[in-house]
Amino acid sequence: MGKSLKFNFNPFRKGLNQVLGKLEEDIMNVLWEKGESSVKEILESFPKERIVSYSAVITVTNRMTKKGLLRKRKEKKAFLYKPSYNKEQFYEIVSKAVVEGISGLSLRSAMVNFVEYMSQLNPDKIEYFSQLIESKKQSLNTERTNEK
Amino acid sequence: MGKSLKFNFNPFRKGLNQVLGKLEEDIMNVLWEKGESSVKEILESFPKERIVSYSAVITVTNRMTKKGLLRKRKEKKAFLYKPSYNKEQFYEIVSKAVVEGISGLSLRSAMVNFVEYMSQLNPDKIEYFSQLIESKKQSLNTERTNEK
DNA sequence: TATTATATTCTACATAGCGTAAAAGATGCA
DNA sequence: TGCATCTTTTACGCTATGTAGAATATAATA
Repeated sequence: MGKSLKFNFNPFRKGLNQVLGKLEEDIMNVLWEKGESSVKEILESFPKERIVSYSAVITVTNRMTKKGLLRKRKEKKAFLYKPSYNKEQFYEIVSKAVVEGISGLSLRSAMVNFVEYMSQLNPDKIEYFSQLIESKKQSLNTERTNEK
Repeated sequence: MGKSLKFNFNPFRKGLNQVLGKLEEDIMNVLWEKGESSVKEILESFPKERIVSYSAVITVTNRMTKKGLLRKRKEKKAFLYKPSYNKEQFYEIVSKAVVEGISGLSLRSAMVNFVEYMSQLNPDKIEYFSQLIESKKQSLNTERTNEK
């Protein structure tokens, strides 16, 4: 079994950096874009401003592998790394854990803040959400009706 | 201005421990229950099994004060500590930050997982939530109508 | 006031995650 | 065989958290 990916969530950072360190994030992004890559290739994909040593990248890719974020396999001389999850899957995993976590803390608060956030962001979002819920209600009712 | 309370969220822990360390959590709970207290009183409120030194508690209450979680004031010989926020306020602050954070990562995922979580937890929650949304839609429409 | 009890501050060590990199060791190809 | 390349090992920095001893301050009181 794959050890199910533990992480912390920092709501005050941006994007993937909410869940990953900065270097981890940069590496992840390269791997999602370029696909399976060697450390050398990862380094080459970094912008010239991004100065970091070969061994720093290796250390981090290995830590990420240990954490279950990456898989590595040997190809000739060097190891190739690839993400265990694609971007969508990863976001989904993070989202699920965080949403369940925060709902467990206070479902009421979570509800209120979701609605509040959406309505401030863009009133149209609410419509989408509203429909999501209605269809869920629908399917739940169907289930109930078909029971026994 | 109060420096606006930064924290990490660990979705794989329970309750307040998602946001606070274990000792921090224990201290917070004492202070919310007993109200403003000295370190001595905090220690006395711990169950006998909870063995921790006076100075450990002091160190942590001071760190919590620095972080903005507690206020301290001198009363005679000793300092008294009290929470900057009551339990409800604190949960609200955490909830808001986390909900906004995770929504920022992927609103769609967040919404889907939220609805999914609720419906598995208790289908009745959905009804309440649905109403929350409807009333929000309502008030948004009212605002729009009253504009200009 | 001098002593004693109590509280605080200072300092420090441990663990854990993340960033970073030098040094040493392994590997494969010319 | 020897060099170029890649990995492993080791280690230090920083931040957060738990923990506590030692030194210092403070207040009460004998």
